[in-house]
Amino acid sequence: MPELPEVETVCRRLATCLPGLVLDDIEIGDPLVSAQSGDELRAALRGRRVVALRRRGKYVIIELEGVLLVVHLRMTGRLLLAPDAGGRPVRFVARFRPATDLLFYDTRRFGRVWAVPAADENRFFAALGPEPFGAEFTTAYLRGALKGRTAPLKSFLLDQRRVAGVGNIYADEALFRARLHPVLAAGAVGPGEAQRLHDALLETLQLGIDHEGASIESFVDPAGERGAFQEILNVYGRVGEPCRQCGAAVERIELGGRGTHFCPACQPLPRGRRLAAGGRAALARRREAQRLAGVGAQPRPPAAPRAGGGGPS
DNA sequence: AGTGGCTCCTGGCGGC
DNA sequence: TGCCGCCAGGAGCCAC
Repeated sequence: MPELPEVETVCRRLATCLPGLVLDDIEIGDPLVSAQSGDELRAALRGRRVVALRRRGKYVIIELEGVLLVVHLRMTGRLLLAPDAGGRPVRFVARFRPATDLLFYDTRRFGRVWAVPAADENRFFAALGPEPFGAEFTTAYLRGALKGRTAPLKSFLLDQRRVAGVGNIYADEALFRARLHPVLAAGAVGPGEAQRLHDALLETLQLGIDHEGASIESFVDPAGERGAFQEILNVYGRVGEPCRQCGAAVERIELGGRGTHFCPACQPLPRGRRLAAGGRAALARRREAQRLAGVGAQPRPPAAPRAGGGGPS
């Protein structure tokens, strides 16, 4: 899933070849990819020169003279500098002069593209929170944003209005690095913990960028290269595997409809901490699932009908 | 206003 | 072997 580090990787790769080229044509292969028609996109973009490549949150911004070609990869979107489609359906193609085609593939068809007048950039991104690496994203900002929130910490991190660019993988990894449990109520995070979370977010995202992203599903950069961050993940996608720090089995719960991975030993939930309502429910669901699966139960105790020990609740 | 559930979409996988 | 049903999840929408 392309998040900030993957999108940054895409932008850096495109920045080596697109600036200076002139957009010659746009072809829409899947109407779902844009609310704007092919004609509208062409009218807005054709004949304009690429000035720069930028990123805002998880959005790729191809900055042309006076207008932005904005792409969101969502789940499975891929921008490739490829000579041909290789048989896969192409959602859109941007053709540049001289002789450079940028192809957009997207298996699940969630990805979107927009032509945005440069003057409307702020309005277009108005709902996005600060950039993690921007001057605005300080520990003080994070403390203020967390204050009073009752949602789980994990859900808070996924909310693009609070901080832009964090997705499921980097949220789980940052919480592990900060040694914070994902079901803690966001507003219950103390000042020292907010500092840890702030630092952990930046370190985790930077590590992702350094490794050119995580190639978990289908992510590859525009040259078709895979990232390497998936090789050093601490918790994401490692359910049941030993924590790299302490050896405890990594656990998984579902929070806000998203798979959430954590180490129960490195990210403990001290008694008395305020949990998010959704977090409590998630932990209860996991306990129930474990009970049904017989996890933790000793190999079939003969006839002893549910002796109370460590029982439900 | 904040929270959380539902929806979109399809390849891949587990189960029967 | 083949088919069915479920799962993954970013972000927008909606109900409470």
